[in-house]
Amino acid sequence: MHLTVSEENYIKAIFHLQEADGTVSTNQLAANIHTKPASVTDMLKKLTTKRLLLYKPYQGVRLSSEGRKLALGIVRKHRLWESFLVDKLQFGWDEVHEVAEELEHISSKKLVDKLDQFLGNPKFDPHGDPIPDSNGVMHAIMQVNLLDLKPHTKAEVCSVGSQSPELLELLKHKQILIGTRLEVHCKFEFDHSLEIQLEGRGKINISQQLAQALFVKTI
Amino acid sequence: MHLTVSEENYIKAIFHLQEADGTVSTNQLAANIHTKPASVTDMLKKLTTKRLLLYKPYQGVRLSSEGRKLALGIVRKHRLWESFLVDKLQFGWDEVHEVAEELEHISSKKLVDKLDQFLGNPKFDPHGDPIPDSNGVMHAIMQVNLLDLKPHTKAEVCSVGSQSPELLELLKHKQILIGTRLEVHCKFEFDHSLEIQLEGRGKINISQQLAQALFVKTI
DNA sequence: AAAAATATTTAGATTTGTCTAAAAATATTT
DNA sequence: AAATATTTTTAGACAAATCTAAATATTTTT
Repeated sequence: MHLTVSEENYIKAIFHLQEADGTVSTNQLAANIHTKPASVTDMLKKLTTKRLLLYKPYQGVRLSSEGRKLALGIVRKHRLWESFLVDKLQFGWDEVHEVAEELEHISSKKLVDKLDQFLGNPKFDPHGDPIPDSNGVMHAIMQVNLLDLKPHTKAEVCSVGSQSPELLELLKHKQILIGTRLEVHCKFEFDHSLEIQLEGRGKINISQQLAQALFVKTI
Repeated sequence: MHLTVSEENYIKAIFHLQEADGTVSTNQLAANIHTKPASVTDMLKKLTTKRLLLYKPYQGVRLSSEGRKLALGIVRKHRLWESFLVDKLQFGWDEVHEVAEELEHISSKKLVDKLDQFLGNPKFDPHGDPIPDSNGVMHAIMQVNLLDLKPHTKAEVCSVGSQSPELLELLKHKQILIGTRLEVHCKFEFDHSLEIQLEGRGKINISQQLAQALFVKTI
């Protein structure tokens, strides 16, 4: 099954949006892909005839099992390329997303599997997101939102909730990255902010908005 | 100046075809790019308005200096990716061309320069072709066709005249690759075949067609 | 230097992915 | 439950890159 770059972008967007909602609306997709709802409808019809989507007009859409398989392949490529850029080419983890958006559409299966091997079959990308294996199996980890962490639990940052430059700028400034270890000291009811202790460093304050964007695993 | 994949393919094809002829005809391009002459004419007009070509209807076409600069950028990417595939991912040198045709269209300048550095700034790709540097400077080497080599001269294979699978199959069978050292023993007038000695191995026969496809530098 | 052959361009159609504007379906408010 | 607002789809248009068929240039042959 050969897909165009545009078709792949729709499949990928639906995959990510349905993680949250189960089913995805036309407007949601249009906003995500920076296109108009009318264009989305056209593409949904096309991908449905290719049996990649389950789509009822006016009722939203989700991936068929075939569509999901393709989406996992694209996500795999995206995350492997991000790992390559950071681990081998010394890119900063906040500057790889755009380039990986291009590289994920390179079609050679052999290339992807050799790249995977070259990188040592990594299980997580530089943002802490899991990398599907060549069969499309993706190992989830027990991760919890920093906001939901109980005080006095030790944890390690393992993923971020978005790739927005604003978020990444703030994390860089606070020197928080994937793997950073911390412990929640106390939580404030007033503004839902946290005081946390960074391992080997001092105490800092984390706003509600920032805590919401950080996922950690307990250690 | 942003180009589509299709535009880049035209620019690259003209670059390679004009190496030989100086100027390139519509039919030549159509054959090379697997498209029809009418489509070529349209694209030539478009690229001319973008000031990348010097084109007079019915008179053939060549690259402007701006076009040449872009072509060198594409060739650079192609050859760096081929080097990556062979040196780092253990691809065979005969199976990288198609994948590199895709990778050469990835646009990030930073990616290319970091890749170059990661590979140790190689000067030649796995086929022995020179890799332009980031300023578009391409270092040629003194290379001569195997057919023109005088008997009893020692030489080293440094490039092949085509990437056809048939040629690559034959070279694989004879275990000739870039870097293989040899010495011409004698030449036969009848069929223009050669008898050569491979360094560290026995004597073999090379047909006129094969010799024509091999370029060597004397050592 | 005509005639014939070949090469190139023009004209008009097609496909893909997008758009705007208007119509239809669904959801929300009063 | 009517009226209003929102969401989604349909209809028709457009740009990019291609095609076929026909017209026009150029080159080669006689």
